[in-house]
Amino acid sequence: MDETAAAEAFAALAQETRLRVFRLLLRHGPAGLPAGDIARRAGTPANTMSTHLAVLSRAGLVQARRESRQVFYAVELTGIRALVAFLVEDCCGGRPGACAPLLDAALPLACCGPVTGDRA
Amino acid sequence: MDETAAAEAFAALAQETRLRVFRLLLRHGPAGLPAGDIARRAGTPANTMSTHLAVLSRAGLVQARRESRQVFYAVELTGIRALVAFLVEDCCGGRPGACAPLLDAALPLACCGPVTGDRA
DNA sequence: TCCATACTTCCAGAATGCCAGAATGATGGA
DNA sequence: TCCATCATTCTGGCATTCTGGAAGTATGGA
Repeated sequence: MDETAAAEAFAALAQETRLRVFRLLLRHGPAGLPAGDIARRAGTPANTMSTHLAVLSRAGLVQARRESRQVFYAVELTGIRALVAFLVEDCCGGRPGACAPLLDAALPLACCGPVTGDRA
Repeated sequence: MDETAAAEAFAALAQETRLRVFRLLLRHGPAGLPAGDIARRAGTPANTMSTHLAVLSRAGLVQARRESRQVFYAVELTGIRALVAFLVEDCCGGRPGACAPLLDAALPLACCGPVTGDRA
C-alpha cells in the first residue's frame, strides 16, 4: 500500500453514503449484500449506488461477486487492515510508548474480542 | 464520533499532501513540527500548507499550539483512535471470529509494540 | 515605533466529485 | 425468442475542493 492507494481508500470513505455502506457491509461480514438491497437500505437510486460501490471496490475496500442475477458486495478485510496499518506505521518514529494510548484497547476489542496474538 | 465527523476525517486524509503531512507528524510524536518546516519539507507554499493544516485540524487529526512566533502542529492521538474505532465498530455484527484476521496483529504492533491491555 | 519573521485569510480559476435520468449489458424464466 | 429483473455505464448540470498570489494578522527584536 503506497500513499496514492491509501489516499484513494480514504477518499472512498470520505463520502457519507459510502461510509455508511462500508459499515453496513462490515456488519454483514463475508456474506455481504446484493447491490439492490444496499441501494434500497440507503435510500439511494441504484445507478448512484452502483457508482459508489465501484469506488469502494476500486479502493480495495469491498469485493464483488456475481451470484445468478445479483451482485453481492462484501468487505475486503485485507484492504481495510492494510489501510490502517499504513496509516500508523512508523508512528512516533518507532519509539514504543510515545503514542501507546493510540489504538491499543479500542481497536481489536471493538471488532473481534481479545486478539489471539498470532499473525493474520 | 458520528458519520459526518468520520467522513470529514477521511476527507482530510484523502489528499496526498495532507496524508503525507499527517504521517510525517505521526513520526514526530507529541512534539510536532512548526508549520514552516512542514511546508518546506513538503515543497508546498506556506499558504497552501496552512490551508491543509487547517483541514487536518478541523477534522480533529492534528492539534496546533503557538510557541513564540511559530505554530507547532502535532498529531491528535485521540482523534485518530476514535476514527479507527468508529470505522470497525460492530464489525461482523459483533460476532467474534467472523473477521478475526481483520486488524489484530497488524495494528498495535506496527505502532507501539505489544499492547498493555488496559484502556487508554 | 519600525521592521522582520512566521503564519493565516481572502480570492479566483482550474480541476474534481456528486447525483440521477436515460440507455445499455447480463442473467434466467416462460 | 421474448420478457422481466438486476446491475452498470453514459451523460450533463451542479457543487465542492485544490492551489497559490496578494494582503492581513501575530510576535518579538532593535
